[in-house]
Amino acid sequence: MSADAPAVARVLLDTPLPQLDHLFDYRIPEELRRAVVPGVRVRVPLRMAGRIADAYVVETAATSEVPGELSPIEALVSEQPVLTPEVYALARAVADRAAGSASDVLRLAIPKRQVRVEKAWRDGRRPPEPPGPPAAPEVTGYPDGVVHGTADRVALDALPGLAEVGGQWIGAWALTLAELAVREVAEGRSAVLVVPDYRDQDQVQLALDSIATAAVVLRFDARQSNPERYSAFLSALEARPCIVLGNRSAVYAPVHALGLIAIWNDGDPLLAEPLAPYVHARDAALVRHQQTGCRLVLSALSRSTAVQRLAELGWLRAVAPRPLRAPNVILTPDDPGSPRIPQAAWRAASQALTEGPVLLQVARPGSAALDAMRAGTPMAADAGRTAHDLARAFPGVRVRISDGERPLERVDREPGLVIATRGAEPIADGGYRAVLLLDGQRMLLRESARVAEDCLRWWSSAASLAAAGAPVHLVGVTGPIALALATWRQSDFLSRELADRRQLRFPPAVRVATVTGPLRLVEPLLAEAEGAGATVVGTEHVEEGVRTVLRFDYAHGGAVAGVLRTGILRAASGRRPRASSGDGRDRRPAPTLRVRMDDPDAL
DNA sequence: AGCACGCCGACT
DNA sequence: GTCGGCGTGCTC
Repeated sequence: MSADAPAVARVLLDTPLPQLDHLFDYRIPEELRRAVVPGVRVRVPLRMAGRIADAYVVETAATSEVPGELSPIEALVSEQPVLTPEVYALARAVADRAAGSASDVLRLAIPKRQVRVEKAWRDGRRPPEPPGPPAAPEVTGYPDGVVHGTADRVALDALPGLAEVGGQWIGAWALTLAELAVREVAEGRSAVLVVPDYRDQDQVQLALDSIATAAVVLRFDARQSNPERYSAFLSALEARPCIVLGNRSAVYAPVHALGLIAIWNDGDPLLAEPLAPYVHARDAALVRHQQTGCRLVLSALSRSTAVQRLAELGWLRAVAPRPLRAPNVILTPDDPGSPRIPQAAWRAASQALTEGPVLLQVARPGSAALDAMRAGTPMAADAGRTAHDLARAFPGVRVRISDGERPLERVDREPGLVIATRGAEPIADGGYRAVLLLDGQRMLLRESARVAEDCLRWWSSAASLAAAGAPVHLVGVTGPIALALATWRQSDFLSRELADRRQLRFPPAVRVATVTGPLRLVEPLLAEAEGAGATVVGTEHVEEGVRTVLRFDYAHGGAVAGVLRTGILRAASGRRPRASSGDGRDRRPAPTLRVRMDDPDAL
């Protein structure tokens, strides 16, 4: 008998139903009392619903406050705890902030169980641990101790340019992230590095390969197989410091003794979670920082306006490289009525082509043009046209194309033209001898509230791939945004941009939420949201009924989220739409009320 | 979700 | 009288 073992388990059901998004008490049967500990997965009966549900044990207790007799836990899924108290608290707070369910957050945080992986792990078949702890490297490129000083929260202006590690060239920013992470492990704490995509991950990985040989490095990667992901997840749970390198969901990694979360390029849309409750990795990191006191580093060549806001508030401490070796940006006007590439840029490109590779950044093209170009029959459009023009102007020069569908990761030092769509620029060994940013005006025409911020980020990234001193021509763009790039003072522009948004009361100066559903459900909620401090910006008719945009100050975020959550609950358990379809078949009623906090497409 | 409970219309 | 429609509420 286990007289002292707790008899009650408080569990979080693994279901997206908002009505069930709270802890439920279950009796732990005698035979499970040793194995049911916080964090394990169990199966529990939901009697009213007449079914068995998956659940996570959040805590155990001797007694329950719930009136009546408790149902017993039906089965233990596994003895392996997978939900740490820290990650549960994070999921709860993140869900509350987003008016969503904790279990939706946990679906991002905890990978699917893999029985074979778990068995192998339990039987001791694990990857070997490095000897560790590593020595703490200096953080190169910044004043001594400034990045890794006492600062809790840093807006880190990234080092422009490239670095060579182990014979491979990577963005210098990636080495900085690796150095910060290894320093953390050297001090006995874990680091979580969050980057937008696998190309960024590969760069940080190369840096870690060269300096973190004595640290445990784990990848949390969308491209991993389920067993690989689960294996890395189990490894993160071990009681020793590690470095987790991954995509947006890595921000929830259950590492031991979290010391640092660093996010690279938080303006990249890939860090915005497309699944409910749609929480941006930056926001999740902010919550986790507040809960754990871990250090927070938000690094970019060109800040997001969200980070600019936090820096201006003094909530983030701005740190810049010193000495700054900014790219040599040359503002190059269009030649009126002449070809797409002005003379000055032509000359720079042709001269640079005697020395090495030259990068041409273009707007997102019709992929037909690129396919045709690859097949050797350039079309008169976009990248294809550029390639065609250049092929005529530079006979015999090799032309390579990199776009979102078929990106090149890197190119060698051999002379040649590299035409890349923004975001798909390969890294050139030693850096490009010249960079031409060609479609600036066109990129700025894109329909988006964040277009200027995005363009500055794209241009800064491409400019940063140039060799030291190599010319970077920004073609056909003028005004403050061009000046910001040329002086490499992006935050000057972002500060103006943020001021404009304050004036307009657009995000990130304020927060927004969208509420979508039948008018009868949305309308009463709006009055309550206004009572909580929100303002109705506008309402439009959509298929499901209406879609209303609300805005509110950060200080009212909690109250507004609470009100909207109440509305979701009311809608979920109250009157349901009778799905009367003509074919007589009973159809599932559609979700009745949808709330999305901080919807990037709200305005 | 999925199921029970409960309060009004047509019926062996 | 009661069978069963579906609107409403609950799930430890």
